[in-house]
Amino acid sequence: MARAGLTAERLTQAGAELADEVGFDQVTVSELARRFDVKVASLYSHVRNSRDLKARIALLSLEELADRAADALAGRAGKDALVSLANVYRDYAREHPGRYAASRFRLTPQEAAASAGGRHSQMTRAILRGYDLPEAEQTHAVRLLGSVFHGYVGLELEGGFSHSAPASQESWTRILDALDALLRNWPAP
Amino acid sequence: MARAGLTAERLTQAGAELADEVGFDQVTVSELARRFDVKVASLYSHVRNSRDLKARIALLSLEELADRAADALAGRAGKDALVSLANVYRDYAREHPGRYAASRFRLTPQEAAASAGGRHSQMTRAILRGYDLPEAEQTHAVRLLGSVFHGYVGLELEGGFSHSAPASQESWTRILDALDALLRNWPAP
DNA sequence: CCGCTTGCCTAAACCCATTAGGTAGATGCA
DNA sequence: TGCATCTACCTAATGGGTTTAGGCAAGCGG
Repeated sequence: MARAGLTAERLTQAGAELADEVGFDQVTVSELARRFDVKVASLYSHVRNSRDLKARIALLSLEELADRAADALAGRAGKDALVSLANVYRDYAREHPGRYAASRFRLTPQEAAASAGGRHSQMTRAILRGYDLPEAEQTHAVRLLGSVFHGYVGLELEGGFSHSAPASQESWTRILDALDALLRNWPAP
Repeated sequence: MARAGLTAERLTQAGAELADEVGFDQVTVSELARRFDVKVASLYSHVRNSRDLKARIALLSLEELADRAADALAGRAGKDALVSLANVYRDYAREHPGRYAASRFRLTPQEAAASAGGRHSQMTRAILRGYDLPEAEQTHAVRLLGSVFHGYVGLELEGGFSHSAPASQESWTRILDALDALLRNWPAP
């Protein structure tokens, strides 16, 4: 019996690929075992259970996404930064729908604290430096941006915009124009 | 053997309640059978399969949500209408998290066409009548509003805002203020 | 080169989904 | 009211996913 060389990392990586192929909630310990040509029970030495596997994939995706975002943001400010960050989320979701879905997996507070979640909100907040928002309004604006990004990407991924004119790309561009205008003209409390 | 009086409607209704209690993706044919004190196989005379059950719950939820929205919109315009509609979504999600999740279930194109989905976009579009947007921009604005509503509610439901100041309610209010301001000052293409 | 760790296995229990085919309670018609 | 029919619910069986307990051997450390 040759050893397959399983590790939690390889399982997580393969799980992420599987998610992109068949969808995040079709990611199954059994299917993963099949792909490694190994019996199901063997995975349980590396991963606590099915939920643990999914949480690992979620953490991986959040890291990848944060890395891409950091790259995209480097050297940019203002609307340029806003558009770049927004496109990171949208492009990632289109290239890696399973991983994107994973990034929306509900983590425990401990897992969330150890995740790249903090980097994400930091980066969104960084974008606001290019605009002139009162301190007290910044969190609201961060939450708005998060809502629009995840909301739009989610709807687009569910096929919400795919069968009606105008093309989704056009709305996306105009929505980012609008958000930029809004941040430049944020209403007084 | 007394008859339990199963119908697709009663199953759908009970499924919706179950969803609110245990979460939409924990809604299972087996659990439903248990609640009706009936064998699992019996449900298959009324519902095609598990997916069919979930789709029915989704359609039910979309209808309920559209009914509430229509109520809330009656006699309102402008910001008043915007805030009312937004609150319908948010309140529904908080009162009925399982049904809300169900309303995001991916329907087939046929199911979607027969759903209340159309009413929803009509109502969002109706809100824009209180603002002065060029025809060509309306769809973009509708998509933005949909993204913010579903994005915010989704993040809030996942607990994204629950453990950090300021309170979610405050952000929600400010975000609606901001959307109102944006719609009144929509940037030229 | 030998012993111990540990990586992968077999076996088994349990839950959910789904289908085929049976039985008895409800319904309709004379 | 009595009979035939229909159909609502049942039993039984299959197959897939999850998870745990306990075994054997591969390969590393001494």
